Amino acid sequence: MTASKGDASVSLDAKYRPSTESAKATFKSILTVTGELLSDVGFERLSTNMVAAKAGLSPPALYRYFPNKYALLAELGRSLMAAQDVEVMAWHRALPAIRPSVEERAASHVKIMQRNVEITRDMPGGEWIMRALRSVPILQKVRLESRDLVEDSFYDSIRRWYPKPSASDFRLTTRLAIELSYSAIEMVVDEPDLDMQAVLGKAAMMVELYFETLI
Amino acid sequence: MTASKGDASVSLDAKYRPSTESAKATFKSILTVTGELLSDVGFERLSTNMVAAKAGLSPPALYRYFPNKYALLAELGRSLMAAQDVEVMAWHRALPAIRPSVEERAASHVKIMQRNVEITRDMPGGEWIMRALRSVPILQKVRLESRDLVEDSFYDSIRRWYPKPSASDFRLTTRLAIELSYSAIEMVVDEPDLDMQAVLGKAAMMVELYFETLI
DNA sequence: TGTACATCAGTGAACGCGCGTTCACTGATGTAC
DNA sequence: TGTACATCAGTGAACGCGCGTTCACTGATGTAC
Repeated sequence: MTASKGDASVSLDAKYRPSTESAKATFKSILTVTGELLSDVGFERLSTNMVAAKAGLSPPALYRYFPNKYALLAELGRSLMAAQDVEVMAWHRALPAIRPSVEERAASHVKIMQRNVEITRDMPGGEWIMRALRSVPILQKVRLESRDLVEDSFYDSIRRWYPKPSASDFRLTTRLAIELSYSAIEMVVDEPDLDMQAVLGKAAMMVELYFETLI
Repeated sequence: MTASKGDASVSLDAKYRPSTESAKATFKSILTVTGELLSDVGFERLSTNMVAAKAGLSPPALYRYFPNKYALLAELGRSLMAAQDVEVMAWHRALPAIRPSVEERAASHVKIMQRNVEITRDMPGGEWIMRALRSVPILQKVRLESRDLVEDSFYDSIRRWYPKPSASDFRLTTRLAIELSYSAIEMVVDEPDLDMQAVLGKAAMMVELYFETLI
């Protein structure tokens, strides 16, 4: 992955947190509108002026809350990642001490993937936010941070089921399992006509059948 | 997937094929430079003026060969997809009539994935071309066309090994298998520090173990 | 083999546009006494 | 409870810039006779 020039100079944090109720509504509507515009035009054609106009604001009003265009995308990205991470890590914590059967694990795996599909679908522009996290250089670290967090959590919570593989090998396995799970999730989000249960069920079985070989 | 506005009005074809040798070199160098710039700045900041300057040309020289910026990306995208498809489909044709063992299939699967990694790495900006194919609305159809082609070919060449599942179910399986394979390929291309053999080996095993359940 | 002409490759200079962003400001709301 | 003042939310108008793209052109190369 090659870093793009000048990344360091761009702040991605929201600049000013609104204090009054009406300002909070403005803040939220800027983000909602951004998500909607992502769905309409993709992030390449998204512009701050466009967002402000659709939110019924003048451009400087937007700059009151966000220092630049990327801060908007980063805020959406962080909130999508956070929403997913919360659910996924709660799922990890709830895993039993003793390893369930392949079928049981796959069923549980499907459930959490399905939940992630819902979360992504419910967020305006969710699929575009996912793409931006991969394709906009300065946003990549937002995604990587979330991924590292989830990987650590997953590793820690299922290592007890598979003590045999070496730490580094098992780490790679959990990493790949997560990457492929998200890939299946993105596939379902991108193509709503697909049979979600079938796709996620197959993906979960692939992963869990592999884990079965580690016993 | 939501289509972006105004897509139809943009032609993606290279406009003028060079005739003389020196013009062919110019044409090629425009594409090479575009790939290099993709690696440096990502496609969001890529501009036609930038490409022309880096190729040592004036902007109108670029427009002699490509009608617009997206035609550049599309040309690169098509050539990456074509290079991959050729290899993958040759692999399909070479598959034996009788189903090999899981291990044999996985080993063969790893080989073709590895070949795709090489192809992508050898093309300047390869990883960014892959991202652009997913993230730039008007390029998505380039990727989808290639994917459909590969799916049909894969389905046709391994259906004989797994006659039991229904056509629609088996189609979904081959589709997911391909999607996850590319996902593993992208993972390796994105992160060159990973142990490629290990990642691809695990991904192949996941897929092939699932196929094993279809017998 | 030399010349006349057609085609091709590429340039210099500029265009209008929308971008991200800022300045100086106004009116509304909240707070202290 | 009323007033004075501070803070907050948002505006109107504009900026410089680089973008994608085009126009009218020049010089180099290829071809016919």
